[in-house]
Amino acid sequence: MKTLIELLSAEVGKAFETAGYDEKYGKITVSNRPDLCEFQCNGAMPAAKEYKKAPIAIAQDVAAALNGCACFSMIDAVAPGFLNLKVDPVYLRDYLTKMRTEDRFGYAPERSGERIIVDYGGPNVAKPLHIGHLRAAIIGESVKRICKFAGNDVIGDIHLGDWGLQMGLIITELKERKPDLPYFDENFTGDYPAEAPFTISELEEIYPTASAKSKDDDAYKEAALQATYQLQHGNRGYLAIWDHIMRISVEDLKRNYENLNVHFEWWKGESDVQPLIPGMVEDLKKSGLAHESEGALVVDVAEEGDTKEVPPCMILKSDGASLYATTDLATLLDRRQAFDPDQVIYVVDKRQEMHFLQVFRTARKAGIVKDGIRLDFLGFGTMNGKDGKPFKTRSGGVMRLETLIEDINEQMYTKIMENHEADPEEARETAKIVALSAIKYGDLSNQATKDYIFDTDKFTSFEGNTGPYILYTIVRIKSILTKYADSQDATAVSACALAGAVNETDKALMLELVKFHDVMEAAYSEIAPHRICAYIYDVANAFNRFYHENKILGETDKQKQQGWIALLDLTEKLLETCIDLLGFGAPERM
RNA sequence: GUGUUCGUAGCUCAGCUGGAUAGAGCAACGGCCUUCUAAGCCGUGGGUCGGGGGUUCGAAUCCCUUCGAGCACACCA
Repeated sequence: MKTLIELLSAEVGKAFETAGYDEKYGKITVSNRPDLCEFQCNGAMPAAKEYKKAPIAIAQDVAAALNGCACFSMIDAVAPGFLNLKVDPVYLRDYLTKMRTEDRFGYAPERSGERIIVDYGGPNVAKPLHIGHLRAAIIGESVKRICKFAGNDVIGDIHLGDWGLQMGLIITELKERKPDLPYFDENFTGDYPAEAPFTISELEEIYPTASAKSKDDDAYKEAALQATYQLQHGNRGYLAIWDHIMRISVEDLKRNYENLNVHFEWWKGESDVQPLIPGMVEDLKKSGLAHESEGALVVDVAEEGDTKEVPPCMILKSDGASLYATTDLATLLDRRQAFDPDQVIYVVDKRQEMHFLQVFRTARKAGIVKDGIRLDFLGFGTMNGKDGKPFKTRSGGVMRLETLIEDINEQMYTKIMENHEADPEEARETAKIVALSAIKYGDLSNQATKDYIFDTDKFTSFEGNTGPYILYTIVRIKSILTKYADSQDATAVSACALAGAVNETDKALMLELVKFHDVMEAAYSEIAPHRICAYIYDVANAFNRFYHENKILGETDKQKQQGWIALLDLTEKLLETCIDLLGFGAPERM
């Protein structure tokens, strides 16, 4: 369905035409002076230039032409040329009624039905997730859901780092510790054990140990490089170890992402695209795009009009090995073959912008991606501590994601138990749900591209513009709706019909709800989840104000009461839809 | 050095495709619970939107310049 702004703009546009002006000046916007009006049209002022006429005169002409229009209850032309408008309550009620019955509240984006891949994981296997992985997971999951909601076929790909030096390091360390394992016996031809020779916690300890050793032991480092080479060239025993690492690590990753309510459709990794590299490199050479430079194979991607120097994209190192860009290009090739996407969105640390610029240009030049594909880089900023510097543990180390989540769950649990006498088991469950909303809303309410301060005290504070505040509002509405249904029957809520606004507060809430389509469109086209956060905060505020001014269950005028119940029903559904798009849910009670 | 992002209330952030008096939250202060969850609501104080110039009827928003901060600049990922 059309947005309210579109419908009203069309009416005002017609009035401009009737009055003898171009209808393009009829665009209206939400008023920035709510004390004066609900919507405004500024078109008379630019029109004044074209028609060489006083803007106020034009506004008055249009106001006269609008007279009698059913959709406005107030039409006011004021100096210097604003057209101040209030929407008719019945018209507004009918619009909301339609929203309430239509799928997705009638949201119908122009761009829809496309195939989109969101690349938002990037963890390395065998290394625990740390807080550096948090933003990609949170933002990426939300972006994916927003794209799906807009009617697209969307794939979330974790894009594992599973083929690098860390594998060689682990193999080397394992060989030192347990040299008798069959994986290291070159003459072994039987089946390797099905059980891995390590647990996830051992694995998490092995990698940092090996990494540290390789830094001050050249022989060790050489062994790791050699092991990596052997693995990549089909050493049977090493591949068997690799399989173990992958299975154990992926299982652990799934559990961790599950805790964040983050799910990937694809669990592909760098290893999956290795077979595509030789052919791709060959094609790049044949087409003449790739050329040798200082011993390496590169593709020039500098373009006319670049304000900065864009270095060539390196495909092969001087020793012939592939690198980051090579794998990313092969991944694009793989994605084209497997899914033929119309758009790929990378949710990655913003410091990698140059890398992706090079990859995107190379991919387009070489025809690795199809013509017209959208390649979007959504670079996110750093998560800083309260001191404004990158977030660290007290001891200065990198904090594990699991630890962070546990800490916040615990804080939330303590607060719930302090605030209410609650059943400890239920409080645990509620704490998890509320904690997740605190973390995610805290992140998503900031613009993704900016750095932000990760302040646990603030996010768990329960007050102000936070996830818990949104959840609290939803819980309040649910509580009223449940009580109403209990007093009537199960279908009582959906049987209620919306009524026209009866006072300032319910009208204000209605006017918020009606913005839904514009907000979704902005969040989708700008790839900006924070738009949704800002919106639901406004909706929650409007609801809470309404809630305090009106006693819904105590209302004796049945028609009025049913109108309000219907309004709450719509508000609640809309808020739940929005938080689902942000990647969290609401409890029944809190 | 080149480029890039940013600079808005004491703190954390919105607003930036130009519109009327720049908004929230936290912190401070003052009200509101025998009545649908006070994790709430209402109110008070707090700003030359880093500085300067320009475009415009109109600039936090666009352009130039300057100061300050972060980040990136091919053989790591």
